[in-house]
Amino acid sequence: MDDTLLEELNEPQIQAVTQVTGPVLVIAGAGSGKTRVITRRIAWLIAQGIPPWQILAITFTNKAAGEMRSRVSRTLGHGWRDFGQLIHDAPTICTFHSLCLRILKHYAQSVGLKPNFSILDVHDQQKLVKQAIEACGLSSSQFSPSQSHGRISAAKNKLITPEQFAKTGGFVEQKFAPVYRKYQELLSQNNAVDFDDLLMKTAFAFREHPEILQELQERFEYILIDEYQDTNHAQYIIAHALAMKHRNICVVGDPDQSIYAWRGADIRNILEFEQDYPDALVVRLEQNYRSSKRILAIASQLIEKNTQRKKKSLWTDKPDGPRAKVIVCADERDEAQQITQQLRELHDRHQVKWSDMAIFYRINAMSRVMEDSLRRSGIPYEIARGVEFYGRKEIKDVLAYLRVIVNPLDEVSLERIINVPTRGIGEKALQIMKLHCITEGSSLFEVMCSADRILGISKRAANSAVNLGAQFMRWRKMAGIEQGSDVSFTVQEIIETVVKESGLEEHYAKESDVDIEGGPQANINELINSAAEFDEENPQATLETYLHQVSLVSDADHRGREGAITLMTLHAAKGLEFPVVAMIGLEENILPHERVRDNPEQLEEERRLCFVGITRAQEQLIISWAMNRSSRGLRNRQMMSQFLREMPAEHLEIVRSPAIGGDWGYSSGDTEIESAEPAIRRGQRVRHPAFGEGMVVDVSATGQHTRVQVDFRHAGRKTLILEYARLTVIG
DNA sequence: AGGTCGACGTTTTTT
DNA sequence: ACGTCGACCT
Repeated sequence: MDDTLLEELNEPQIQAVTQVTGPVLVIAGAGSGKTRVITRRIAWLIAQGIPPWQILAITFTNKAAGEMRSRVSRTLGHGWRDFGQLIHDAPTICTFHSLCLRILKHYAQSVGLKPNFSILDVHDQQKLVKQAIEACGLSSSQFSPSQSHGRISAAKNKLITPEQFAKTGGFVEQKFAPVYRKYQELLSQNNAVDFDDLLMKTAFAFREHPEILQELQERFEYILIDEYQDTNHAQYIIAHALAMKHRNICVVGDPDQSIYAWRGADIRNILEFEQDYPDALVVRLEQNYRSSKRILAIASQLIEKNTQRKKKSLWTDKPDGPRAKVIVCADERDEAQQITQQLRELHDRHQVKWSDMAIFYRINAMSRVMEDSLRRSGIPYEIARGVEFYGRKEIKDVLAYLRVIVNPLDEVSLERIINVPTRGIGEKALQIMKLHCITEGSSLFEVMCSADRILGISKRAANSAVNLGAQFMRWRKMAGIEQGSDVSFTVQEIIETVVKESGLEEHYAKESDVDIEGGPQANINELINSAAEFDEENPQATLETYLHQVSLVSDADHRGREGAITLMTLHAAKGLEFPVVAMIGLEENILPHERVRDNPEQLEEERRLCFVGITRAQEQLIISWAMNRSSRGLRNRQMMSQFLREMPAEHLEIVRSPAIGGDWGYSSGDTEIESAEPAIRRGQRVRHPAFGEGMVVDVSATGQHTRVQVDFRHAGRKTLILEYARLTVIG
């Protein structure tokens, strides 16, 4: 027996690692060595003689899966390769989505899918939703595509079909159900699925094809699920269906770090695990190995304000550490400067490496000002998941070409690139071709290939279309999809050829004459590089595999550029740790976000988000908030976040930025932090001499005037200048 | 056909 | 401040 696997583990950790059979619930507090436990547990199972391929470990992100995979093989001295197929002899370590993808591909025929289906990204999904709305004769002003998409997504995560949606819902649902149905129809016409379909179709496959489920149940005797607090209903069903036979299911999570309820995560999954498995072994990991005593105290006191919570007390052996610095700033630019200055000092005077620091914010938009400041100051930084790499226009263009090569039925992609670069196939020609599709019952791709036989299309357009079709057929041969080529090309070679022959290369060369860093050309080159890496790691991979893999990765795994500060959203920060953490924008309506104002449950989620941020810090925590902040062009007065008020003052050191000056009407000597509170607040009821009674929806200061937006009970929503409008406060 | 310009509504967090 | 949409110009 290999005792080194239990080295440096505490008592509860050993329990979690060695309880091989039966259900296990591990409540893993922040920084309690969770990843170590999971890795060791997988290694332990294998050391017990369990065949690796019987082990299934599910993580929340691809990045986490990759890390875990390499840690496990390092622990065991193995060099497994995971080719993204269902069948291989390594343990399966992946996300729910990629597990479902593998399952759906493997059983494609029985499930009624062609294995070359496209996976649409959010943007394309919304485009299709919009089409569905229009096809149902509803105005897209009534149902915005993004909102509608959200509704559909939420339904899918709860495994609600369009039919059930119509049956169980109220008036709005009745009206909306056809859109959902139509959307599903469009997806299937495109031979495409969305993210949520991966889960839903898998869950339904288990229900409708017991033989599939049985096969998988027998295969995966040992199941482990990380970040269990963030699983949604579909994932819950999938996990428990798989585990039903052997009941060797180990789930790991922390209810205090549940931050994805907004996308369907159901915290009850973890809270009720013991009811699902009354014989479960429950292990609590409460010793924190990450943060100083002060940081832990701040986090603990904050999270205790949540009422919906299982009590848990984290403790640590670490030293007290310094107090957390709270910087009150004049505005967001000042804030960025203050943070930059603080971090530079840590770097220059205390030799802290840039890569040991991170800056967290609530919303992506807040990174801009911070970036500017860092850039001006010459500090290297890297944004984890900023504008998603695969979301960039030029990248999407290239991928759209590839998707059409693999899946000619993918009209979302075909429409995207049919005239990019412009080749004379305009709106009109496209409309005629689409009409033809309907009358002939054939696909746009087929129609395009024989566009010269359609009346009403200009010679030029028809020629281009036919040529493009022929071009695609050549590429399909090259990719080994169509018969005719006996040489096999790598994904990299295919992409390079397509970029050249499609004219995209020239197209983007024209748009920007120089190779700008982060410009279209540079990005395409980066894509080609990453494809080369993919080829190397997956020697026998096809273009189809490549596309599927790429669809599930939101970011071109920037594996933390060496020597750079990391910037990211609080959500992206989960699971990471840094010696120095700066959290910016601790203001009402930012953190907590304005959209959660009146919802106590969502407010608690925001508090957890704040908790997650704090607990990423090992030694030093810096927090800032700004008295003014501009958003959508308007300058708003900000109030300090209630969360800041909830933190223990004795562990905070409050600093006022010199930029505030003394002329803000607040005594500057105050150690207590005060907020710049306008006289009239959101949510306040007011009366107007002409408009009657209403509720203040928004207050913003621009220049000399304060604008208030008021929702009047009878007169509707009005924007007023506070100084002129004679508003009286009610109550 | 297609490109450009101005208006408009709109922005949380992610697989 | 960003992307989409419609109108107008090349």
